[in-house]
Amino acid sequence: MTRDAAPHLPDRPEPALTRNQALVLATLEAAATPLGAYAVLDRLRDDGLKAPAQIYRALSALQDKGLVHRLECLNAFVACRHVHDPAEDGAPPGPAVFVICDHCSATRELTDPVIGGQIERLARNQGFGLHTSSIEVRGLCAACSRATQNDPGTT
Amino acid sequence: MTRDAAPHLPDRPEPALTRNQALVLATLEAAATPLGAYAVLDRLRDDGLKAPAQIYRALSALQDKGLVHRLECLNAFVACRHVHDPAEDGAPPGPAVFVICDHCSATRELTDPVIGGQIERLARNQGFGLHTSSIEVRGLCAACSRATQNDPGTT
DNA sequence: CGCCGAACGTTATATTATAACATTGCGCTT
DNA sequence: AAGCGCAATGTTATAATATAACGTTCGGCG
Ligand SMILES: [Zn+2]
Ligand SMILES: [Zn+2]
Ligand SMILES: [Zn+2]
Ligand SMILES: [Zn+2]
Repeated sequence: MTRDAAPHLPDRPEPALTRNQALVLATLEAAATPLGAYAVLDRLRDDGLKAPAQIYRALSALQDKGLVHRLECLNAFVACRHVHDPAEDGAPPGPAVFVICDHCSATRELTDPVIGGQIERLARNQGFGLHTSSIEVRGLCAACSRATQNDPGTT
Repeated sequence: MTRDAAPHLPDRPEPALTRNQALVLATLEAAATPLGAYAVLDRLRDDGLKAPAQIYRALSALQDKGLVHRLECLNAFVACRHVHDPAEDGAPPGPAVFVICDHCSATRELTDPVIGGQIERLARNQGFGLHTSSIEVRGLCAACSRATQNDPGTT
C-alpha cells in the first residue's frame, strides 16, 4: 500500500536496477498503453533480449520493487504512475485504482483512500487478513467517449 | 451492475441454459474454489465435453447472463454468489468484491455500495465513462490466518 | 586463486485462450 | 414433408501468455 514509508530520507537503500530491469522499465514508461510481456520483448530485441523468461524475470523484480504493476484484466504491465488526488498531503493514498479505456487502451493509475478503507473494513468483517488488492475499472476515456458518439466505427 | 432490473416480474425472459452451460455452471457451483477452464473441462470429460472451446463458450454465455464471474487475478471462474450486507434492502448492491485466500483459494463474493459509488466518482472526475469494474482482494481467510500462525508449513 | 551467489542466457514446455470450420438439431416457411 | 435459417455443438488446430530447468557469466570476497 505504502510504497516508500519515509518520503524524505536522503539515503537510497534500493540496489539500483539491473540492465534488463532498466530496459523493461524504460519500455513501459515510454509506452502509451499497457504492454504485454511479449510486446515488451518485441521492443527490446535490438537490445539483445531474446527470450520471454528474461522479460518475465525483470517484470517480476520490478513488481517487487513497486515500480511496475500488472493489469490482471489485460495480462499486461504498466510503469507505476500514481496520480494523487490534489487535496492530499501525506495521508496514505490507498490502493491503486486502474482506469482502462476499452477503446484506446489508455490507462490511468489513480488512488483514493476511501476505497482502501472501505475494502479493508469489508474484508475484516469476514475475518479476512488483507494482503493486496487489485481494482481495475473499464470503460471509455473522455476522448473516446466523445469520439464514439460521433463516429461509431473506428477500431 | 444490476443483474435483473425488475425483481418481481413473473415472466422469465431468460432462455434457460443450454446443456453445456448447465453442466459448466453446476461444476462451478459444486466447486469449493474458483476453477480454471481446463479444470472445469477435466470434470466434465465423463459428460462428453472434450475441447476447451466448449468450456470457454459456455463460460462466456454464463458470464453474459451474470451467472458466472471471471477472477482476473487467477484466470479462473466462479459461480455468482452475492453475499449481501445484512443491513440492505433494495438498494443497488454495488460491484462485486472478491476476497480470495492465497492459502486455500477459498473465495467469497461480497458487495458494498460505498465502494461502487466511490469508484464511480473517481472515474467521473477523470471524464471516464465507467462500464465494468473488477475488484479482487487477496490475503488469508479467517481459517488460514489461524492455521498459519500455529503451523507455518502446510501447503 | 577459488568459491559463492545473483543475474543472465537459452531451450523446452506448461497453461490459458481463441480461430476456423464442419455438423447437428430444431423451429419455421413454403 | 421438404427446405431453410440459425443457434448450439463438436472438432482440430493454433495463438498468446507464462514458467521450468539448466548451464554460463561475472563480481565480491575469503
Ligand atoms: Zn503504482
Ligand atoms: Zn480511450
Ligand atoms: Zn455476482
Ligand atoms: Zn484460506
